[in-house]
Amino acid sequence: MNEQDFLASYDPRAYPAVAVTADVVALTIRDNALHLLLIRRAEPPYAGHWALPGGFVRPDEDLTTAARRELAEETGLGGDRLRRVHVEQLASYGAPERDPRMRIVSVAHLAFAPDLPDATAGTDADEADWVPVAELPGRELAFDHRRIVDDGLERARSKLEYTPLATRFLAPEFTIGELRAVYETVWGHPLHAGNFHRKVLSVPGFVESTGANTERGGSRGGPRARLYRAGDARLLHPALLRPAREETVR
Amino acid sequence: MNEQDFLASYDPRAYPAVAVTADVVALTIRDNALHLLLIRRAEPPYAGHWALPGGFVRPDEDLTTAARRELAEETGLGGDRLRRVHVEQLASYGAPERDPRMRIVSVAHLAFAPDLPDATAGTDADEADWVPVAELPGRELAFDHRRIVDDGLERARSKLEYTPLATRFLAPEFTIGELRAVYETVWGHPLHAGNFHRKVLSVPGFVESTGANTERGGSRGGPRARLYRAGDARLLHPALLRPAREETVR
DNA sequence: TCAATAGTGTCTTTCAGACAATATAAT
DNA sequence: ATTATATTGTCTGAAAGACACTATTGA
Repeated sequence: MNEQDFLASYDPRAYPAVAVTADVVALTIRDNALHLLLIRRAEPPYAGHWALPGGFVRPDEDLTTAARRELAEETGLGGDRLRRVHVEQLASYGAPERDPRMRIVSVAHLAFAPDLPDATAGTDADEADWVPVAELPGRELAFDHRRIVDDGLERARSKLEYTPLATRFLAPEFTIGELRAVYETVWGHPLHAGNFHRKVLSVPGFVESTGANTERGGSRGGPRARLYRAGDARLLHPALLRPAREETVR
Repeated sequence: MNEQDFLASYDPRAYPAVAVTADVVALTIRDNALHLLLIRRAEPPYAGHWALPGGFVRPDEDLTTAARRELAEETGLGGDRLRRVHVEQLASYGAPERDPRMRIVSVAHLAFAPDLPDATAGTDADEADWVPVAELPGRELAFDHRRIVDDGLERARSKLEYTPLATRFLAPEFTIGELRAVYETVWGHPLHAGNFHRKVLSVPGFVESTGANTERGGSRGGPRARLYRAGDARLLHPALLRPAREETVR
């Protein structure tokens, strides 16, 4: 250990400054398609590129608090609407060269939101928009945000398997069909309606009946569906596993 | 947004400095008990308290690289032995008051190690030791390290379910009985030997036979067991689920 | 010989998935 | 009437868990 390292082990200021940002992979479902909140950067580096919403963590803020604040700024959301958004930590990204300006460690978060109003650009962005995830392959994202988004999407797909968080994409009351649409959209697979229905009702605490029904049947006919709200389970047991994906296993 | 925040959104140096550390929840199995690597702090704050090994991330280091370095310093390990240790990111902890000196964001990592030699204290510790996890409730840990350890243990238990990482607690060649002992130790439950045996062999890519047998049977008798090494699966499918834990679900 | 462990066989229950059937409501 | 959707029923196969059994070896 050289002298600089020795000093630094006692005083981090002996090292060049590190900045910590909270970035958010915010997902919602619009028009039966998974959408991701992106901003268009106004300033270099990567000016004009699309990027994840985020910003520096403030001195008095917890990491998740910072993520929620950044999300609020870009969605123009507050109060009850924001409270219904699920935010959890995803992972931290800190490769030395990930930002050309200086050492920046990004604590990425993952958010599940019910269908929200259009986004509104914050201070450091020209534009903020919900972008269909299906259109992402064509867009170049700033920094290592592509990787972060990929990790977030995989985490989201996995979370639907063993937690009841799919309900966070929906209004407080929903039908089993709407819940199934969430799974189909996030997983990108059609699911068997009958089997899904029975499965959801058989998992303890996943959903609870409100006793009410929808006012109308589907737009193209069908009976009025029963309404449910999220139950008290935090984990699904047994889980709803994705259709086999032998390929991804090795 | 006030002026300070506005400036800070462009220049993080307008905020008080943040330091980033890499801490490690390193687990190993000794004498059929799960052990955690802890150091005894030499300097305030929390001088004399037990804490997780860790330290400041250096300018040229990736986060996981820093965690591996810290682990190497406290275990005196290098080369091949270190390479067989599994290290993954756990989560980041950044509550504003978690360190009384200054704002410190800790990127915690989780490590699975085969039985290693005794630990050797690094520069900022009086002592480093593998401590039985069962003895933790009696010890007060520094900072929010208790919470980090709890999160790490839960992650470890969960990882054994759907990944083949249990093999990382063992030598390159092992018996099914030794593998079962890992599961029993980490999960804290006895498992049925026969069912476990059949299950492990039925999961594609979990283990592969070496063709060889152990030299001797068990110390108290029994046949010589077949030897296996880790297979090429990165995920177990189907998973080995923990015995039902209805309690933890709500 | 006795006790412990490895490995296999069998049975029951649970659960996932395929498929069918019935009922209801919008057009 | 036709069509789409909700909901329930039935069957099959995979897999988990309980239990029993045999074979092998150290003490």
